[in-house]
Amino acid sequence: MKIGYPCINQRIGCSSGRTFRLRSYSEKRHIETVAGNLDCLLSVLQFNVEHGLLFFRITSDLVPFASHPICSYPWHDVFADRFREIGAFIGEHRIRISMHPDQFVVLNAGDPGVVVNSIRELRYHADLLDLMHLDRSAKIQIHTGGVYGDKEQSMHRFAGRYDDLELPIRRRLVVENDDMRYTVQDCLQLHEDTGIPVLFDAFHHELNGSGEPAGETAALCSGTWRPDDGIPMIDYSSRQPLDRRGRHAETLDRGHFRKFLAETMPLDFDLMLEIKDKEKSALLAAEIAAGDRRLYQA
DNA sequence: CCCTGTCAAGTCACG
DNA sequence: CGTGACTTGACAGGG
Repeated sequence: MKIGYPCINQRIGCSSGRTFRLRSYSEKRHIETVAGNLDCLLSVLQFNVEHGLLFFRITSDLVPFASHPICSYPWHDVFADRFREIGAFIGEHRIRISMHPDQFVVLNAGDPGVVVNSIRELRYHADLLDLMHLDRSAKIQIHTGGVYGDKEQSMHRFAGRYDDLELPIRRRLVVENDDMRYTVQDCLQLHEDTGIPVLFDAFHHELNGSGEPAGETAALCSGTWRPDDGIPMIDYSSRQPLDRRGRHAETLDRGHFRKFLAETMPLDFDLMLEIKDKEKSALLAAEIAAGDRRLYQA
């Protein structure tokens, strides 16, 4: 099990997702921003290796506006060497990588323009991982999308669009249950229809499931990953006490986390901690998991 | 320096 | 119909 956190390291004082307003766009500004983001990404990955955190989600803002028409210079070529160096570091230290495009990627949208933009955005994510020469275990996780008043038809539309995707995208894409609309059961159905691996989000499942036990549900999702997809990924969080429904915890809830570990114990997976204080909780979780798993193996 | 309106993009719930 | 939430606030202009 590798443990990780998404996008931002709060300790080392740089951001790999710096951006700027579209109206401030210039090629010079863009190149400077991306160069800074890549430097920071490597620093964060170095920190992670030094601290035993070998799973990381790369921010979608690494290359701002990458799928926007305004970004028309060949950034792939400009930064090819840098991407390769970072990818080599990732490979050398066996770091697991994920990316999570934001809510604007809606593969099953009714509006063809939204679908075109979504595929452009997915192509950017796939290009980035390809430029780093990562194998297909580096994943891009998305949600199913909208329901539009007819879930069955909307799932069917997702399946058709997935089947039609170009291979560099399709080989990396995994689908994750969300907290409002598409449950794990829905995602498992999509796997049946298309073969897409299912990324289990334990927190979303608590909010948007029928009480199926986490361990069994995680095992079902694990069965959807092929060997060259890498070992399954799972997203974990708990609810921020007293806060609104879907709010992620500010810091790791030890009791909740140990219960989750116990429930899923026989399974191997890479665990993404979607907790607000980032590497702080990831470090704590790694410590707890190491202890509990040692206990389990004894 | 601090404050805050606004930011490329979609969907849906809520009031 | 307008606003806020989402996985993640933070840029940029004005005071």
